[in-house]
Amino acid sequence: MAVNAYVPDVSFGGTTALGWLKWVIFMATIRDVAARAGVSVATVSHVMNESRFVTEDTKQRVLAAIAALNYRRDGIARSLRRSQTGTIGAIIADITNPFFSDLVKGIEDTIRGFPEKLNLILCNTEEDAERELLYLDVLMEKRIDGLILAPAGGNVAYLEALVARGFPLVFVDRSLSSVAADSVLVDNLAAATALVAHLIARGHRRIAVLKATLHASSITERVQGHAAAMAAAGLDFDAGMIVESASSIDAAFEGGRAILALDPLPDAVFCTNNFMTLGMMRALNEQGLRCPQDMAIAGFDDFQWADAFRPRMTTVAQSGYDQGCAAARLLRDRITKVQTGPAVHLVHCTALNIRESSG
Amino acid sequence: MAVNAYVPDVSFGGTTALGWLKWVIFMATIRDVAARAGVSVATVSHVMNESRFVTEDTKQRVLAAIAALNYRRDGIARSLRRSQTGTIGAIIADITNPFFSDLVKGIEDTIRGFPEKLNLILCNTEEDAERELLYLDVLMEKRIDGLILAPAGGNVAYLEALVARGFPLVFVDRSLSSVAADSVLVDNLAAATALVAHLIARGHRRIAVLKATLHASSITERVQGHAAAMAAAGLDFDAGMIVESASSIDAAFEGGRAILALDPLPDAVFCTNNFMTLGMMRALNEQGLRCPQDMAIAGFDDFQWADAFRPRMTTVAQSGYDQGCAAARLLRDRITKVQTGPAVHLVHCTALNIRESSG
DNA sequence: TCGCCATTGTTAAACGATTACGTTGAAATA
DNA sequence: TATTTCAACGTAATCGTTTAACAATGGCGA
Repeated sequence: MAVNAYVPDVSFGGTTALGWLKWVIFMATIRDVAARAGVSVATVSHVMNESRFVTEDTKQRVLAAIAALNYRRDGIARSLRRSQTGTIGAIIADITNPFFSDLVKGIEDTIRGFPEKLNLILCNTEEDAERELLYLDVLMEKRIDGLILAPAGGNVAYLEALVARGFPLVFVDRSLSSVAADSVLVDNLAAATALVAHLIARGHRRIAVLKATLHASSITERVQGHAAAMAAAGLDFDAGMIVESASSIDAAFEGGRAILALDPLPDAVFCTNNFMTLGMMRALNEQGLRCPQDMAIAGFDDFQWADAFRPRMTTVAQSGYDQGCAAARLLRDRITKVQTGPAVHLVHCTALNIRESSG
Repeated sequence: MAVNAYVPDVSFGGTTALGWLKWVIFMATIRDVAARAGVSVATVSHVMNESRFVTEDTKQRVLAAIAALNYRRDGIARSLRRSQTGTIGAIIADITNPFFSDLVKGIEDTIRGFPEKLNLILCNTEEDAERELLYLDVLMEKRIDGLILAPAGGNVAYLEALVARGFPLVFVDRSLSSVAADSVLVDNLAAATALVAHLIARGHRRIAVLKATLHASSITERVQGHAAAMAAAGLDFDAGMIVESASSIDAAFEGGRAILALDPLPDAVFCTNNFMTLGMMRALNEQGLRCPQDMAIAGFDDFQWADAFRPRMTTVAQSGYDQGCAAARLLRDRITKVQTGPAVHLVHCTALNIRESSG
């Protein structure tokens, strides 16, 4: 089980890397096909696109030539001519987060079913607005037909200009209020409020929040849900009980430690996403504290493997997959101009899964 | 930076949806920039690509024009001309599987660092060779510069032709022996052998296998590892103790049930990937059996959240992230022709995590 | 003054498809 | 017979870049 010692022999030979493919790979063009079939390029194109009647005989000759030459049409040239690429982008926070990988799966499964034969370019921002801007720029250069975006926040003007110009854009997981794009979201405020209310109903009073430091509307709404539930129950809490961390398990682990260092100790923690929940649990384990006996935990986002967990976690579940499907459909409708009206906002439902961890 | 108010003087009148973008979104071309800057298109191009010296003064005029027109060069036209798209494909089994989402993250993080500014088109085959072929075709049409592939098996001739023509291809997770492409893998046989040997050392004798029905070399090697360890210990097992299921948690749950219906009951189960492990655990829970007291479990692939599991799982851990990074580097070296020699095979190391579930 | 060179800039030919418009020959019609 | 019509297909412009080849300009030495 050797660790790989890969050392490329960097002898560049002065040649540029550009365009070398065509020297190595012989690619037949539409002209080659036309020549072989004894027809014009137009006819070949029409056969491939079924865009004009062609006699059965000629069609067969063309198809034979295509097969013989192993011809694949050049999608780049095609895109240039048609100003349409058949490619959409998805800019999300982190593919490693099960919510987003479910979402992406949903997008993929859905676009596969479309006759348009769309493809998906994937980008992870890791919640970095600058990186988002970088990706936006390169995706625009690549002339994508549309974009599904979980905005990191911060590129509002850019996005406003985009939708003002009619570019197909769909928000997922969060949205930017000033950008009039379609969105598919859940009611984070209501769901979080219900979850925290449940903790309160179980007798917990000092309820801390482990919050991912995102400028995302989804997270802020969840924190607001906590406040709303506390207020509704007439409970006070100080700002010190809201602990922030970056959106990763490791960072959340540190955040969890900070919560466990609070004095007096909270008796419950609301985690604003699944990374937070996992980090919190890790901190609990580290200190040898038991959940829910020593501290109750409830979090946003369920786990696919929830039943393999001990303790079983009380969570708000949302289907990333379904949201991905919906987003893909919305986007398709914008791209094909089936839908041209004002922005459509889809609110998917959530489920409150009450299990052991909330006590 | 005024957003250009481009009002097309064209009544829409029943036009096709194709190419509609250009009517809605005004996109400045390099010609517009050249006109505004009072230079030729060549100069603009040279400024953007820094491909020839241009006086500071002209350069500034060009840059000003670019900014004023909010010009973004058309990557499609650029790709056509340079026969190079700056896009690579990743065809994997299932982005929902943490191993693959880690892998994709690794790829992404790595290509972001390259000066070539590559992008990633993501495709899930769900282990379906037909779907793989479909994706291969469309990616080739899109003229991707290279491909990272976890082959579903079955498209051997296609792939052979590809690498024979010099197309940059890197296998991950599994490989096809007859296709001479680079690969980054782990030593599945050795790792699985060690894992099953560990189970044997813990006193288990009847060790079943919950196997994902894949034509993937990785899985068959893992099953061979089981056989090797059993043989080395002088233990017999019949084929009935190898239960197959599709590679999803739900399917593995059914497979787990089948294992629990075996008579006599095995005293341990080796699960060939993380979906299998989760399905097996679910089946165990359903029957009210405890792990490891009633049945020991050990599986391939660790979990990022392993410490939040109860029982803590004994696993073979491999880093999908690192493998993704390595694959991206290999592919880049092939694309840029830094590496032109025979296929490079990287074997990444694995770790045997002995925890509670193996008894 | 002339040639020569180094600098900058321009012109126009690719790249490979799509598609508006033109052509051809035969059948139908006047 | 002359004209129209139609089916079937071909011609060539076009999409927006890159880049080889060429042109203009000015400086400079002989």
